[in-house]
Amino acid sequence: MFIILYKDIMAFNETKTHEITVDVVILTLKYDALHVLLVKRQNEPFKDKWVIPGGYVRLSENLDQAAVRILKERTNVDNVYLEQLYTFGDPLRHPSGRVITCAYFALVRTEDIQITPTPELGWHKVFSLPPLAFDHKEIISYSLKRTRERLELCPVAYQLLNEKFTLTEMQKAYELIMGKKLDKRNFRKKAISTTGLIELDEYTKSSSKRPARLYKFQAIELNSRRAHFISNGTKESGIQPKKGNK
Amino acid sequence: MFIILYKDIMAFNETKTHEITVDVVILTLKYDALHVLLVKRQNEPFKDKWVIPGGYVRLSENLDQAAVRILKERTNVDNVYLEQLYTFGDPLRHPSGRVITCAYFALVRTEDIQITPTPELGWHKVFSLPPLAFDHKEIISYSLKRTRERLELCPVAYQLLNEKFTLTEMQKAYELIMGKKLDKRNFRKKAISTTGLIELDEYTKSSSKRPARLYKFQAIELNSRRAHFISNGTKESGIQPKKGNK
DNA sequence: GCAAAAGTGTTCTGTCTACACCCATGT
DNA sequence: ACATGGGTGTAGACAGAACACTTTTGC
Repeated sequence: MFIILYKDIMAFNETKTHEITVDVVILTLKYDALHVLLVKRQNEPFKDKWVIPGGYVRLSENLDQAAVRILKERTNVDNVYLEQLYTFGDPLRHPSGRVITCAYFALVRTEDIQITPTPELGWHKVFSLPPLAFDHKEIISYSLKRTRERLELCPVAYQLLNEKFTLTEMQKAYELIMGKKLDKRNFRKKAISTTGLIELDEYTKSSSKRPARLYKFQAIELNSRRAHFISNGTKESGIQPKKGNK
Repeated sequence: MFIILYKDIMAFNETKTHEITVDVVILTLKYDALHVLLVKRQNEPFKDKWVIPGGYVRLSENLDQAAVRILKERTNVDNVYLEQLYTFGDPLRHPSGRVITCAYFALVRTEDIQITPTPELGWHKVFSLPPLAFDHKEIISYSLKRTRERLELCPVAYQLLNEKFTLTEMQKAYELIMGKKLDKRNFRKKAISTTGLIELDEYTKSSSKRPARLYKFQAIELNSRRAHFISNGTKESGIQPKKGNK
C-alpha cells in the first residue's frame, strides 16, 4: 500500500486540477412567459439560493454527454435543442474552491416534461428571477442573448412549441424571447417562407373564436440536428478556402 | 504531518478533477496568407507533431487571464483581439488522461510580434497545415469559422493590419480570411461607411505605382474592447425584456 | 350582432450585387 | 508611353418595415 505525504497532495492539487462542472440553462415557454428551471441549494455556500441544474463531468463522458445527462436527470427528456454556451472560470465564482463550469442551454417543450414542482425545483420567469447563487444570473442572461441570436438565424423557436401550433403561437414565442412586439403580416410572410414549416389541413377547435390553421415543423433527424448544434467544433471537413465566386 | 492513503488520492481524483488547459489559436497575416502559430511537441504523446500554444490554468487566474498569459508568453503581445472559442472535452482527445481544453483565438499584427522562428515554434499557413496533435486541427478549423463570422459583423480585420493601411490591404485581408474574391467598389463603399475607419491625409510612397490613401482605425479603449469580446457573458445589466417598438 | 382572434397585400426604403473605365505614378 | 495598381458611380434585385381592413367563429 502506498503512503503519500500531505504536501504531495497539495502539489498535485496546485499543478493539476480544478473541478469542472457542466451547468444547463433549461428554457421553456409556459403561461405566456419564458421560464427557466431552477433548483434550490440545500447546502452552504448559498444555501436556499437558486441555481441552474448542473453536475460534475464524469471521467468517461464528454461535455455534451454530461449536459444531456444533467438535462435528462432533471426533465427526463433528451430530444431537444442543446448548445454549448460559454465556459465560466473566474477563480472567485465559487467561494469554496476553484470550480470551472461549462454552461449549456436547452430549449424544451413544456408538454414534453412532467415535473412535479417542489419547493426545491421549479420553473421561474426569466424576467423576474429569485436570488441566484454564484454567477448563475449572468449565465442565464447570456443564454437569453444567445437564444435571441439563434432565433434570428434559424427557427429554433419551434423547439419550444407543441408539435402542432398556430402562427400566432409561434409569433408569441418570438415576441416573448425577443422581448418586443412583431408585425403580424411581416412575421407570417417570413414564417411561411421558412423552409421546414409545413402547413396542415387542421385547425384549432376549442377556442371560442375563429379557428386557426395549424402548422408543424418538418421532423429533423435528431442526430443531424445535434451534429449541427452540439458539436465539438465545425462540421466542415478540414480546412479549406471557400470557393471563389468568379 | 498528515498521512493519506493512496486510495484516498484516487477517490479524490475520480470524483473531483480533470485537468483543464487553455489553448490559444493565434492568427496573423503574413506574406499574403493567413498563418497560425504552432509549437512542435517535444514529448510523447504526439512527439514531433504540432500543437497550438496552451497551458494549464493556474488556480489564481481566470480563463481569460490564462489565455492572455499564454499569448504573451509566446508572442510578447497582450493588446490584441482575443475571444473564447469553445470548450473541447472529449474523454479520448488526450491519449494519456482526461484533459479538457478551453480554446481561445487571437488576431495579431505580424508587425507587433518578434518571433525568431525555430524548428519548434513558427507560423504555418492555415490552409496547408503540418500534422497536428490531439484535436487541434478541429480547433483551428473552428477558429477560422468564428473569425469569418466576426468579420461579417464587425471589422475585426484591422486587428491583423498595420496601424496605417490602404483599403486594398484591408480588402486583401478580408479575401484571405473569407477565402473568396470581393468586388473592389462594393468593398470600398462598405468599408468607408464603417464607423471607426478614419481617412488620413497620407499616402503610400514606396510603391512604384500610384500612391494609395492610408486609413487607420479609431483607437479603441482596450478595456472596453475586452469588455465586449472577452467577457464572462453579456454586458447587459441584468435581464430585461427589450423595449417594444410601439 | 358583437366580440375576439385569424387572415391577407402593397408601397417604400435601404442594402447588396454586378459591372467598366479613367487616374497617378515610376520606369 | 506604358505598365501597374488606385480610385470612382449607377442600375436592378431583394429584403425588411410600415400600415388597415375583412373573415370566421362562439356566444
